[in-house]
Amino acid sequence: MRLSTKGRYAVTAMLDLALNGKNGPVTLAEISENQGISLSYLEQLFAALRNKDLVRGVRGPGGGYYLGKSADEISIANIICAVDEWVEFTRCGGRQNCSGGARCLTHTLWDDLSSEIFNFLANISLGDLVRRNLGKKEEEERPLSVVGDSNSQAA
Amino acid sequence: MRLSTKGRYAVTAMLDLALNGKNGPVTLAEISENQGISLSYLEQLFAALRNKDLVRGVRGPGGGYYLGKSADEISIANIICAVDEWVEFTRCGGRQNCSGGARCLTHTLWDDLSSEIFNFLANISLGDLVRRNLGKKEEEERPLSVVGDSNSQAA
DNA sequence: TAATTACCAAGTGAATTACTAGGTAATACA
DNA sequence: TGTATTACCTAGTAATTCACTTGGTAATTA
Repeated sequence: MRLSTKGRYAVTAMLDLALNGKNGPVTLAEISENQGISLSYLEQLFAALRNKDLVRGVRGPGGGYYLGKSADEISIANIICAVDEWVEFTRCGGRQNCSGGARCLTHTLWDDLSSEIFNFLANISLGDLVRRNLGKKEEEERPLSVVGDSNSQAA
Repeated sequence: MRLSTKGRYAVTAMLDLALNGKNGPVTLAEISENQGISLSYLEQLFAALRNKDLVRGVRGPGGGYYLGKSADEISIANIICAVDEWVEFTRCGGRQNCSGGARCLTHTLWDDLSSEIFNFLANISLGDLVRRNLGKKEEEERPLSVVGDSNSQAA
């Protein structure tokens, strides 16, 4: 699975939409302001999100974007797939002449990893993130319990 | 964690080295031939691997590359970190002015994912892959049991 | 001394990223 | 009806990365 900053931008923008879209549509100009992403780049991202029905645009004054479905029905994987396409790590579908060699071994490895990442992201919805944020606001400034092991440089 | 084709090339090359390096050093020319990677690109990758002591070069006729340590001591994460650098998904180390907003929420998400991927790859060694290959060779042409759920397009 | 190998530096076309510029189309409101 | 506001669309661009090519130098073997 492709994991680029582009996908991160899209997730961030969608989360902004989920958090601020309770009382009407959110304009790209607002998201641009909030998240520091250029308006035109957002337009491109949202064109892709619209194609997958993850958002719904409303034109004219007072317009903007709504989520295309409920936040609980939108997984992070959905969002990333929409903007990044789903690039297969391996290109031989097992059929090629690389069986048994180092090449196909890494193919299997990458397939497994790809599933791992996908499952992780498919099991987290926008709704989950929103609730995580509410929890954070409730406990005021106290930090969330985060993953303990820092994965800094394996030197 | 950065997951590019570059890292995949490196893993593939290292695996080739582990599989064929039993009876002496393996030349980059051989790996280039086996894996279809250009010689000079391999040289660049191996310069990075050498810096992390993952491989050891021997010059002159009959020279080539050895693994820098035993295959069991080299994790896939080690290899990828060597050639891809470890790019943090988040840039604010938690300290920035994005706490509570959509931006920091996705930061936490990406940190978690990063750990997930790292742990997956850190728990697989080159030795594991080699043994997986031997197992494959033993059962001749019968395919390995692979991950069941295909993660093809979430449409 | 010559061949072979690692090792090193610079440059390149293609792709991607994040962005700018410059539009058109639909809608709300005066 | 006209104007502002928003989404929507197309093209182009500087910076970066990828995978590679070119053209070397350094160490070792025979």
